[in-house]
Amino acid sequence: MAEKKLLKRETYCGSVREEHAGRTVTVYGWVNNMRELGGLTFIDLRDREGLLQIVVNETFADPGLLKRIGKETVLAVSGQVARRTKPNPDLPSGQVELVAQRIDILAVSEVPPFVPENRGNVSEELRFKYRYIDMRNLAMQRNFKLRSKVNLLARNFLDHEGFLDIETPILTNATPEGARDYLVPSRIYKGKMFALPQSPQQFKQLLMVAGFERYYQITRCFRDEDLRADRQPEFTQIDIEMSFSEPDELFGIIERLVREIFALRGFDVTLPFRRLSYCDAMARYGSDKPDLRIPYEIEDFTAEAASWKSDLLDSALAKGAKVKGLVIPEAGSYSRKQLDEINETAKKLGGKGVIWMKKAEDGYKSSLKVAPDAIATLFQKRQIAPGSLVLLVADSEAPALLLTGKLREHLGKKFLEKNRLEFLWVTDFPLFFFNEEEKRLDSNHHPFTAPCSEDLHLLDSQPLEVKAIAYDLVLNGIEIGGGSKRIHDIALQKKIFQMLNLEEKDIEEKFGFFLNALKFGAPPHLGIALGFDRLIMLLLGEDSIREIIAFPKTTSSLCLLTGSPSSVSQRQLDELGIAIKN
RNA sequence: GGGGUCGUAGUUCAGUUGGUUAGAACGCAUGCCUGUCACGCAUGAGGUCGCGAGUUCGAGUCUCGUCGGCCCCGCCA
Repeated sequence: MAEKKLLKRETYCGSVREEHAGRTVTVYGWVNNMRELGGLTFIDLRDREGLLQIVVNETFADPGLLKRIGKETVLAVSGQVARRTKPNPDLPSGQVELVAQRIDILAVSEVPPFVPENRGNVSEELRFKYRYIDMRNLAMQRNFKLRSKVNLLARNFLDHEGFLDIETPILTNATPEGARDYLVPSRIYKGKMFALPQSPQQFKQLLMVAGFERYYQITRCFRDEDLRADRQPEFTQIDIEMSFSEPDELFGIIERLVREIFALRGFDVTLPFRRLSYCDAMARYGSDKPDLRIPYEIEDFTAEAASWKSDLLDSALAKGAKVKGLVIPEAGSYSRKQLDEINETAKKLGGKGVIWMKKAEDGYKSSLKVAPDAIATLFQKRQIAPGSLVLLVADSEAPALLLTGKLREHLGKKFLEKNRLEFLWVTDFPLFFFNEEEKRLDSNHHPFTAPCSEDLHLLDSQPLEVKAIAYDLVLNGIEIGGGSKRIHDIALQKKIFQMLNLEEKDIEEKFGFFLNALKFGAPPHLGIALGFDRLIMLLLGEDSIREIIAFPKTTSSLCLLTGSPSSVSQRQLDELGIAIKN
């Protein structure tokens, strides 16, 4: 059979408008729905741009053809565009319709397990298995179109700023620090492994040593850790590195980039973004990625608490506890049951519980045995609105702040407006934290992060007090980026490795090539990586990163479409010199 | 690794105290219908109650295990 050539498409279904009226066009698409009214049939034909109503009336030569058409059948339809006598205002193409003169069935479809239009009412499990049907949905098509646009915008923007797109290896070395690696066995060197990059960190730093000065890459990263609504084992980041610069300049570039990205959906992002040191973020929000849309902050009640004559609090205070609290607007009316639930939540979050205080109709009430007068005084002195709920947590400072911070986010959900954007730079992270499990220092960011120069003298005496030149970009409580100024001095880099308790042998084996590069004129440099998927998710107001990744994995790291990961043949294993245990 | 929650027709769900033949809506099939756009009307087909074991005279329902989806904690330099 001779190959039948397709006609050139002049217009998409979803793009047909009044100006096409009278013209003869050919469109291609999938049958979204069909309505048969006896001698008259309507077909909603769908392509990536939208729907177009096709009319099949008595002028159509082959009505028997309709019997072979069902949902998701792929058609080519030629005919004349006509103005509708009764337009459909719900459809962008609703002023017109296409009167079919010729219909070709290009592909048939079995009855689909669900129709794209109805994806919102179908389990995610089924949508993943038939992801290609799921993505026919016009909202999904919009998501991926926007994702593509953002990608292009970022490239153009960064190119314009003098950044070069340079690719780095996907097959690279396992890293001793950080997340679990995905390993790839080497066939030629049996027993040795490549690892997929958790980020191109060392390569981009080497590109700075190589003198490119400004690098970017929109690239895949891999981390073998458990998944969440905003976490996938492979994800994309906009990776950026630049030489001879300071954070202020980088912040400016990122802010303008983010502003342009959000303008694609009509957001007017005000610059510059707010900045908060890690210390302040923890003190005020109990989180290093606070959602600033929530209208209340953590307050310190330690001084007042000392005067309440509560045995419970007094014994805690004697041990050096702090009393941290929240004043939550409009929560004073919570029922006893709701307050008990908050207490349960606090316990689930790892706390001992919370104390609540409120003003009821018959006076001040509290879950703590304390004189009502004391509460009244507190409400007056702090000018707490009568409808508010006061929640208190007594514990050592750090855990008290963490718990209060979690409660702040948990109880603040009703204040979250989807179309409000609160960007925030969190800066001055501690360089190290103490790894309780392994009883050693660990990098907060990564071991290439530069300490603040004014804290250098504390490295030996009080390493936990040393601040790093490290920063995170936070949007509405979600970390969308992070970076740091890097160490470009070999002596300092060696010292940091040693402080992290890395064996001399490991340093040499894992980072020898990198330390070597620092010997040959490494310029001062800094960088950042933006989580591309999270950015798109927030841009689109989606709640899950899976909505904007074409073929995502489930929360247990499976691909329901392809069935990966899967077994491999004995021959493949033999070639790699690998034996599977059990 | 831990906690929560869900799994019944193609889909979304209901299913009483453990009790006869497991229901509804949508979808699907067939027929009728010339202005529908959630078309309408009529008729019909469609079930390994995720899987396995146990308790019981009897299990969709109770117990244990297991597989899978989602959310959270840990983890994510």
